[in-house]
Amino acid sequence: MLSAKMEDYVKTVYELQRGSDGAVSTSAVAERLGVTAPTATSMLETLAERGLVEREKYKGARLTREGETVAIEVIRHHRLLETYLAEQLGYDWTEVHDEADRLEHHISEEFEERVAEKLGEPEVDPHGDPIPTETLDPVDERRGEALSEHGEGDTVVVERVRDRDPEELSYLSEEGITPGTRLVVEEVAPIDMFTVRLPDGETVSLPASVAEVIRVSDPDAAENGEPDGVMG
Amino acid sequence: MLSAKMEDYVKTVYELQRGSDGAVSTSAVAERLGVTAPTATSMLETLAERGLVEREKYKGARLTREGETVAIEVIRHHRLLETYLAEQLGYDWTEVHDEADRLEHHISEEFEERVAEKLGEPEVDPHGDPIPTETLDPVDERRGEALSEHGEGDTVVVERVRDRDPEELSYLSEEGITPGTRLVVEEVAPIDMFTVRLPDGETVSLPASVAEVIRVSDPDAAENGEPDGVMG
DNA sequence: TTTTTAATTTAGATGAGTCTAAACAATCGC
DNA sequence: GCGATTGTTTAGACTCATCTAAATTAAAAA
Repeated sequence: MLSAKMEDYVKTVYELQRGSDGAVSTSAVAERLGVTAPTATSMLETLAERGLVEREKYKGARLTREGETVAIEVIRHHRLLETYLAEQLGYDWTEVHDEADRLEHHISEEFEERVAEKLGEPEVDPHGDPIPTETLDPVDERRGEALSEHGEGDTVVVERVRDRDPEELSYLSEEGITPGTRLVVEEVAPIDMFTVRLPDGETVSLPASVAEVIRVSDPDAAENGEPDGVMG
Repeated sequence: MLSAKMEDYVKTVYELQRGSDGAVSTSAVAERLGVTAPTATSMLETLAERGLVEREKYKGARLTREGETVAIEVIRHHRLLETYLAEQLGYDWTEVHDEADRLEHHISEEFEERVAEKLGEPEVDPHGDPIPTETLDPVDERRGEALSEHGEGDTVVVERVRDRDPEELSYLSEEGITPGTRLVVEEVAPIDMFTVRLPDGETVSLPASVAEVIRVSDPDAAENGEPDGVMG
């Protein structure tokens, strides 16, 4: 059995790998988990012994197949729980993260299955993030481009809002920026400040760091984009 | 913050106190939690330092007021979770225990409240055990007498079936003994073997140790027994 | 290329929760 | 009432996840 701590490290490596491809640095893991670098080093060593990551000294770590499987399972738990908390228990989607972060390590497979069934096998969580099954298709995980990649005049639809900081999420939610919202990029200031217009005409300004967190898609693109022509 | 382990010890002391009044022995705690006696000694010492139990060397431990508050909170979590798993997620009442035992230490107050609300502030869990609010009335906690206290010819109604061993629970459930079942005590053999007759005419034999676990009441007694005449 | 800086790892310590073996206290049987 | 049995505590060690301080390596600057 894997400890909750280990699951957290594996999940973190997974998320950082997705962010910027390649190997993940010790300090990135440490920072993300709020521990010191030596702690991360030693945990990553343990993970390597268990065959969950591959490491080269001073270079960084990347998940093995097995590690990826674990990460995906944890992320599935997390996103199912978020969905459940929001849909069944009336949580606001901006406040589900912490609860899910704790519970994800303690629910059984039985629980996972029953929740998934009760929710009708959902494919995305309240943030718009895909809920993996056995294999989380990396393409799917990367779905949407960062809002920060867009320029003035672009019209986009919010696909996902990453759930890092609850305050950030709350703010965006209050301003009306949630999955499904249509945005027009009004202005991209040279200080990396984005101004977008909402359907109701209101405008919101965001620093690039926040615009990074908002993943959007072309409003004309097929919602459930089968990559290439398997007709349905 | 109290660790999950500590919560487990406090809960265990509470449950053992309820069983047989007075101080709780180190070995009883150890056995219940599947640890060795020295481990229990040292944990109970820690609990005493934190003011959750009172101890006299070689005598045993009893909860302080504060310890009792903690125990009741944990038990509330446990029983709410059991109820939730059974009612909302379709678990059988014989299999809710383990899941609740893990999750009880990791849910927030927010979660507790939302679950309670969703369930309509239930007063008993699927085993028939009362779900405490802030204060678990000890009288209520002791509601029902042990089936083993009854003699031949007595007719009783099952109030609660304690959730110690899932196998035991499964067995009783299959035989038709669940909260609400009416039983007639057919025979009390001198080997401490109880035979009861169910409403459908079937009879079931049980050792006294199991009959202990089944709490029953007089079928004529008021269901929601207001102790003394507050008319409704 | 050499030096400086930044990141990473090693070394050693700590606290929590557990264990085994041994010492000690309480109780039970005669 | 005293020895034998049982239960409890002490002593000492171990693992896990963490820390700080120091050493080492890699990368960036000069």
